[in-house]
Amino acid sequence: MNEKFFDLPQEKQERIINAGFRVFSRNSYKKSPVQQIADEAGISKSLLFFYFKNKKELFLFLMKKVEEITTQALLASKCYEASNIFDMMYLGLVAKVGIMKDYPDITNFSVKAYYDDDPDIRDDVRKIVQPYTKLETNRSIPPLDPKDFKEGIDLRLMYRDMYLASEGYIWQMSQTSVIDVKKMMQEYKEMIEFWRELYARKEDK
Amino acid sequence: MNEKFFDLPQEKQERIINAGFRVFSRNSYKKSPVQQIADEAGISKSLLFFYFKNKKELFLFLMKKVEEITTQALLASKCYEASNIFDMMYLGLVAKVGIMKDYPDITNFSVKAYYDDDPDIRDDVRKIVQPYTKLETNRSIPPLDPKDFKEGIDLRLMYRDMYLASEGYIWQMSQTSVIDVKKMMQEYKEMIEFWRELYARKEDK
DNA sequence: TTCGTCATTGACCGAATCGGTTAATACCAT
DNA sequence: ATGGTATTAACCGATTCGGTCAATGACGAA
Repeated sequence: MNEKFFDLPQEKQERIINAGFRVFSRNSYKKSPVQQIADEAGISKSLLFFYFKNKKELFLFLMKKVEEITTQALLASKCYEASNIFDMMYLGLVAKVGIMKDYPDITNFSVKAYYDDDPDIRDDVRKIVQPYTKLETNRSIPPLDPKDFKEGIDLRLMYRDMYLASEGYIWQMSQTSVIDVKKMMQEYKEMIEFWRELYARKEDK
Repeated sequence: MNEKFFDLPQEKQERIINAGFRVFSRNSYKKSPVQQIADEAGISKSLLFFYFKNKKELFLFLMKKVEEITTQALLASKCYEASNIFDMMYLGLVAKVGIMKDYPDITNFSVKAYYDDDPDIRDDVRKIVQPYTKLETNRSIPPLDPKDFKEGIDLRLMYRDMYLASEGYIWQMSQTSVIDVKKMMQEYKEMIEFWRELYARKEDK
């Protein structure tokens, strides 16, 4: 790709990236017209082909961009440093919501890209995504210390409950065109505190 | 449309319907080729145009089919007759999973169709979907009697928790190509019993 | 076998759309 | 004006699209 792309003002870069996410998330790779991406980005198709030598290069660039954006946001959220599962989940989802505010179609794009089996891109997508899926720590249960929680609680099911509800949250958000971030955040915060009250062992010093 | 479609053997009808769900769920209306639907259904494009006079008629037929399938399955599941919220949610999701076993792409199809804003179909889709969204009872909280649940539980948040987790379940299922119905059902059953133990007031006669 | 009926298809059409190229233009500092 | 850079309109050959229609196949009645 043409390195001059990175010299563009940040706002223009993001406009192009978001247009790519949007168009590729609504159609398969093959059926996504470069023309439409250019239109939604407010530039000409020719210019897009000036920065990216062809459709495939643009697509794979967007794939790598997803990884970059998410890992960076999760790191910045400090969710991995949280002292308990509730704070960890909250910080994690706040980070994801923040991402979706800036890149509304990033979730649908990555899901779509992952399951696209077009021979033109399939292998390259696997190659990019592989290291990312290996550290998929969310689905499997993280190490939890029983003494942090009320007695008689099945920690496996507790975590599954919270994980699935969080997934449901993100899914709902990804389906609505206009995202009310403030409200979503507030509602999830409520949810977390509800769980904390429900599951966590009360501290008595 | 040609009424002879309904004279076809059930299996062939479903093959065509599923092919339609599948193709339309992977691309926008305009970018979904009728040819591909015919291929996946194992018939010729000409025959498809014999039963449905054009692409739009086929699409709108599928839209109505979604409504028919879901309302019928939910009614048959007797989830509305359940005596408590836990059984109700369980029966409701069992019904939805059953649908997805027969029509794996129905969820993605209906979501996609709902948000497609192609002027060719937009207005007709709204017209079909409108009465269906009005009785959207799941998102809003159903009437719950506090004396059925443990004290101190915020019933609003309790329901939101269960609703979101169920959504997360369905979303996960709709994303995986091969659906292990048995396992999914079993896991959700576990989840329900976990909630019942957690939320429901113990009966002492 | 022959005929007639009806389901089904291959071949075809004009129009539209695709990814990609290129020569020309707009813009701007000197 | 000049030169260089960012950006585009116009264009290309190839492909794909929705839709049509004459031809084919299957099959039972005669």
